[in-house]
Amino acid sequence: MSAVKRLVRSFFDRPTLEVARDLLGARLVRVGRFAGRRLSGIIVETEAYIGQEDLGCHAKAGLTPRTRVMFGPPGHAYVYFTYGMHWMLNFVTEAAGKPAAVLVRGLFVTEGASVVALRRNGRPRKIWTDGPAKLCQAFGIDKRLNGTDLCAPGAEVFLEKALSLPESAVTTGPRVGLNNVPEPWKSIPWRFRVLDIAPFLRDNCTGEGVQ
DNA sequence: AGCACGATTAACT
DNA sequence: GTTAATCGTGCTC
Repeated sequence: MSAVKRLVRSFFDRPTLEVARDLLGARLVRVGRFAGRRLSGIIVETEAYIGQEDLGCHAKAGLTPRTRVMFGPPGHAYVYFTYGMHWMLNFVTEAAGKPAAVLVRGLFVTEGASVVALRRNGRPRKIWTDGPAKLCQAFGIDKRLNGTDLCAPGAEVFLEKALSLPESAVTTGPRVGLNNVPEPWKSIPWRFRVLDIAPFLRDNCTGEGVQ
């Protein structure tokens, strides 16, 4: 076992597009529930939301109770609710006062498969965590984790270095679900995806049921 | 009033 | 196997 490295505050205190790109291949870890089981997954899809001028970003509404966390210091979890039933997990980036964050849209589950299978109601692995609300359901992420300091000891959600992915493994495109957002924000390629994580997975999976 | 979505269903190939 | 359409749900401003 090599030493595990947590992502530190300076990782998040950078331009949001760099953070969104570099989060691909990082490991999202959830602890503190599920009878002490650790859940984790490799991040395979992200989107960047940057500043009040980005009309796809919640911060366009200014500083409100909802967007407060995004205006705060980097390295914190911004968890919000939408569509009457879904939670979304974001990581705050850039210096305090500049509202920006990265939305986590996809994971490959690497620990806690049995817990995730139950939480996802026995659905196929393929659709466990392939959407921002699905991964929150799978990992038990909701408003209780809003504002969590990802860099603090004892955090219930945090990030670890895991895989280093070459540019050839990454693709970009427009963000999802901004149907009524004007250009250029609607089409700006601030979505980052791993084309296929499988070739990069070796000893990064533990726990039952992982091939 | 309007949503940064997901589950389900229906209609394809 | 895939894509397209529908709509529930409750928080936000």
